[in-house]
Amino acid sequence: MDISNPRYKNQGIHVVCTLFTVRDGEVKVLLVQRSNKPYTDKWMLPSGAVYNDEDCETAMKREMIEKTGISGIYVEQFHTFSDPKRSPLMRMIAVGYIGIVNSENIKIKKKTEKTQNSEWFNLRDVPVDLAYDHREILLEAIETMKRKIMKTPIVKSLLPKYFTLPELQNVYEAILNKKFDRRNFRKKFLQLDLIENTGLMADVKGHRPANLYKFIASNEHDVEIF
Amino acid sequence: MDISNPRYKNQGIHVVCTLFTVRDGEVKVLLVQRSNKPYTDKWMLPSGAVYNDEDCETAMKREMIEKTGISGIYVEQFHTFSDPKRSPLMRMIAVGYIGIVNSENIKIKKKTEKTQNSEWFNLRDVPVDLAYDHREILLEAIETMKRKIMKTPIVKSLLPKYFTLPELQNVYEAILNKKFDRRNFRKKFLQLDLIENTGLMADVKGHRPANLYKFIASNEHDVEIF
DNA sequence: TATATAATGTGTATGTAATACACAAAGAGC
DNA sequence: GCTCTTTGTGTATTACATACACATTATATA
Repeated sequence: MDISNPRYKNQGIHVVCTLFTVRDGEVKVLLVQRSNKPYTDKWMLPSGAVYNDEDCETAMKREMIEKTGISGIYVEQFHTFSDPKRSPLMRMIAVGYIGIVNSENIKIKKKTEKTQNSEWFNLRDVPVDLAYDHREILLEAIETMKRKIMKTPIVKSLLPKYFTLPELQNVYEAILNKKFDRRNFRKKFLQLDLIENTGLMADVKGHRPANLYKFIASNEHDVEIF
Repeated sequence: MDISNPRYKNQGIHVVCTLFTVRDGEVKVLLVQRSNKPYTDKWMLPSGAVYNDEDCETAMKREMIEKTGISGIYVEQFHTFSDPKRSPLMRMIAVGYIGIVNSENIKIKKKTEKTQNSEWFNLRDVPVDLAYDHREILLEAIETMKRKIMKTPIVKSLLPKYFTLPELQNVYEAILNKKFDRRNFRKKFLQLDLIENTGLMADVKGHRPANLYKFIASNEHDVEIF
């Protein structure tokens, strides 16, 4: 590649992460609010430039730590966005990732060098005018997540170590926006041999406590779930 | 993005296409042989740089025409490769596409500005030392293609307008490297309502001729096939 | 302490799709 | 007209998906 040719020069590479969590039976996505131009004050998906000496997944994880303080998330690349007009300043492609995390014990950074705020948004509360093409990216990420959750046990990254079957079912219902019959859900999930009953009981008040389950450690391969 | 920062400068964006076809019951992939450094004389997947003013899919199609003469192929993005060491000269990411084409009536360019040869390779005959990380890209492309062919009717791009059910079955068997029972294959495929019998007969000698089918025009949506 | 409340846990019957399997029919060549 | 080669077809069995209702466990309160 002849880098003296101006048609190739100064192309930027960004990574962008759509990080999902489920709380109170609702799917949420993490957005940050910009401080700088362009799109000052607009909300966006956490994203940032990739350095010359790192791969995109490394950049993604570094960026998430810098902008949100979140580390150790499960991420998966899903699509690269390359419309030459997607950024107003210069040519900039974005390698898109979906991430999924258990947000219970996570504190997110509110303010960083380039952001003035960060927040978990219910999907229906996401502002329509996200910065750049992030609305389009978010919509594709949601579709990808729905497909993923049906084909692979990624919910593992979303749940605490011990969880109840009703909690598990709530996660599926929230992400797929669809109800399941309790008996059929349990039957199907248990026969996948992904989780096992710990014998422990959830600590709740006011009604019958549920059994606590955990994922079976050995099982790392993909399984068709729904 | 501060482009005066040397950590961002001069990053290149490439597209790379793994183009599949099926002939004589064998899956084949299109490779081109390099003329220039680095990797002089090595075989590689057709690939090239993305201009500042085009998106990756456009670049992909332009590149395929320039390097192979093939136009109008069905392509789909599957993964972006970004190891900073994947190219020895400079930082260069590659946006990977799979393509699928009916190669029957296609003439491929043998020699171009940067290539000295091009050829359809049976998968088992692909040289082990492809240029760059193209072996890795090819392996991922094969996996993606297997998944795709089971979930979407992309074989449509691979077959002539009229085809027989045995031909269709051969394509699936070649790509998935797996045999199907004829009766069950036909039953399953026909009940998807993707193809219809034209009433015409294939023109063969020496045995019973097969019925010719065609894809039903209306049906453009994805369907789970296997 | 008896009763109401709110959630969890469980089994069976029915329909639908996947699989396994064998023989007749069509055309070409001799 | 006999052989060869490949196409075309139906049924029985099994596994999986779906639909559906009542008893159990704990807390709260009357």
